[in-house]
Amino acid sequence: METSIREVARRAGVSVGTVSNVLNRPSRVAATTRARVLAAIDDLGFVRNESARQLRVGRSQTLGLIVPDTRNPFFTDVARGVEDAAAGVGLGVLLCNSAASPGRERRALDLLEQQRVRGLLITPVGLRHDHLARLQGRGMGVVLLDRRAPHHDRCSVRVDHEMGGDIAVSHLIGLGHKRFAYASGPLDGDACQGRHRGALRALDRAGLPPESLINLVQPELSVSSGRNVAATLLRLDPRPTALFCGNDLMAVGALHALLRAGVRVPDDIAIVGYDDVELADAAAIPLTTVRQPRQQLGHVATELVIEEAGEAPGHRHRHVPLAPELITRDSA
Amino acid sequence: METSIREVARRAGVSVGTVSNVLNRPSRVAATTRARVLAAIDDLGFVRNESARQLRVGRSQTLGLIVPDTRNPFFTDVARGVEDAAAGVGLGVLLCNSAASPGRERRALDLLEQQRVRGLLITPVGLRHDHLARLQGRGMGVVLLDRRAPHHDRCSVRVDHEMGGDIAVSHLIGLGHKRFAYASGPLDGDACQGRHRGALRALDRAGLPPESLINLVQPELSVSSGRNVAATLLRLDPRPTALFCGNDLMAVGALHALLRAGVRVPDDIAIVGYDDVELADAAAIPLTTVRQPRQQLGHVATELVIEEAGEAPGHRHRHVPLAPELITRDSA
DNA sequence: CAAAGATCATGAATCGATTCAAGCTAGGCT
DNA sequence: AGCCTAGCTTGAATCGATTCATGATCTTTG
Repeated sequence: METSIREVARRAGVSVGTVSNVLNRPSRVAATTRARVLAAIDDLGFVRNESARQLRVGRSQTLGLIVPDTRNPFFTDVARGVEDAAAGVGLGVLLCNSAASPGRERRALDLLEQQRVRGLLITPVGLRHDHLARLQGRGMGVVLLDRRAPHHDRCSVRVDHEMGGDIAVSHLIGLGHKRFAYASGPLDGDACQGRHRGALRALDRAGLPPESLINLVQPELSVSSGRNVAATLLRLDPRPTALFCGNDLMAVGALHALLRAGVRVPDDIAIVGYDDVELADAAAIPLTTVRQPRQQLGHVATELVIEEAGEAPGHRHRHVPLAPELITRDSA
Repeated sequence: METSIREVARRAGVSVGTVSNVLNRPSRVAATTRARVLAAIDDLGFVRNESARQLRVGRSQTLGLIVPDTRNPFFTDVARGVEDAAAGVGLGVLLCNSAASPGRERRALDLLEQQRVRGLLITPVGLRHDHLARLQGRGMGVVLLDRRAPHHDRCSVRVDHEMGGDIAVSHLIGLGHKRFAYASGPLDGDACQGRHRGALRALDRAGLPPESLINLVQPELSVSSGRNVAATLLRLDPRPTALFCGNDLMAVGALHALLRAGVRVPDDIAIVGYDDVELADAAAIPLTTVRQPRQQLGHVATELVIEEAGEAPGHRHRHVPLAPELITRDSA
């Protein structure tokens, strides 16, 4: 049927055990024998059957990664970090897209479980926590991405949203602004609220009252929401002189709408975005924004999951917060 | 060790064959037995070992997808199309990133081959064609993405670049323009040259001479290249009144630089981009652009690879070109 | 020179799910 | 009663790589 280790052995005139040793512990095989086996492998075009190997050794050489949106640059960068870190220790990555649907998430999880992946990196969208606990019970490492584990029963890695809000508003304060607006997205996740708390913290530290920041909550983090924010801003009196946005899409929407209305940026209104997407640098006025260490997030999470899945004795679950960074361009 | 089909069988008081039947051909098992087995599966938290299954049946339930850049929205959308189409027929997708490096591509390929994936979808970056032919010889389906197979020995799916250039320039001609510029990217792939040919075809059909289109070749398809194009354009006399760009990044760079120089868009200069990235709609003047059917590309490619990998008798290799679409916004 | 190591090679047993020829049972038919 | 069929169930054989106790050969050493 398929060219197996057995035929390689026959062709090289050795036993299957020797062929296996050439593949896995080459140093235990005499040089001449090894050469003969390698030649046979080449002649026959033999490729090791990973299923058989996995069946025997009991676990796979892969990690599973489930993200809620493969098209979101945030997660593609995280995935990149995971891939690099995994490749560094000889592991592959099975990338699944839950598309923010609990049904697809569930199916992806089943798939990964059937494949016996060593560890799971996931941004859960509709998952009962006892389900994840069950997986951990079977020795599969589990790390939460961009979420914080509710108790200390699991590792998690997340960017520190509060710090992000803090550095953005601190920057604006440093430029001399006194009246601020915050364009928030939906309040369901912790991201927008955390940034809000950080913004207030920065004001407090500078001795400014909380009322100096107007909170404009929008139903979504989109360009058109940004345009709406601009419209609202134009009607305010006194008008804020600094705008901090929940993400770059909103910031760019607001920026372009303000420019069209004749507002000068950053002179009349300064703007800070969030995420540092490609868009930010391409805006009419290149956008000052907060960059999240996305690739690093994937990297750190991968190290944690490998530590947890391995038999590393002293593993303690922990939450790792990562620090975002201000990217200063022209808009503030 | 691991809860296997054997323990499920013991617990339900049936044979392993029956458990396997419940899993794979439920209709062959009496309803009461089936219920008993399912209960046992549930009690024990049994999850089928995919490696063992694969080893036995000889082939996996997955397709392999190798793209040169996981962060490029083009490929994330293609991947989305592949995932959806594959999920529709019960297949999983192993997504690999070659990062445009032949070494990584090679390693990804080995991984997929070891996993015995049923088919391979790939945008090759440094692959000898006989290598792919070898895979096909083993019964693995192979389909080229966004590339054209040089001979008729393989299936391929690609967006028709020539048509894209044609519809973009035809649109500009329809608006009454007579003097054009084409901002091309590097000429290594076929994409930018194809679009150029399409542009010339449109001119020819409208009875305009080829000299009415100035070709500005740039070293990369980036925002800053777009700014350079704008600078060049401003020095030209007579100045073209219509600009067609190799992609949206360039178009946006040019657009914003022109606006800043006081040029009115689309009145003084009309602009058409290419790709319809998120950016296009977010530009200061929302960008008219050419959208490639990216998800559909993945979908069609998946159907082809499944057809080729299955024992469908009448499979003929073919090249499928897909038609791009003009998205009209404000810039032209 | 004999004994003790050191170095390699061997091949049967094993992992867990699937398959399929063979066996069993209940019910229908003559 | 005897025979047949349809419907279920059984369990040994199988897929291919790994493992490890065992054996074979060669080297070193007292």
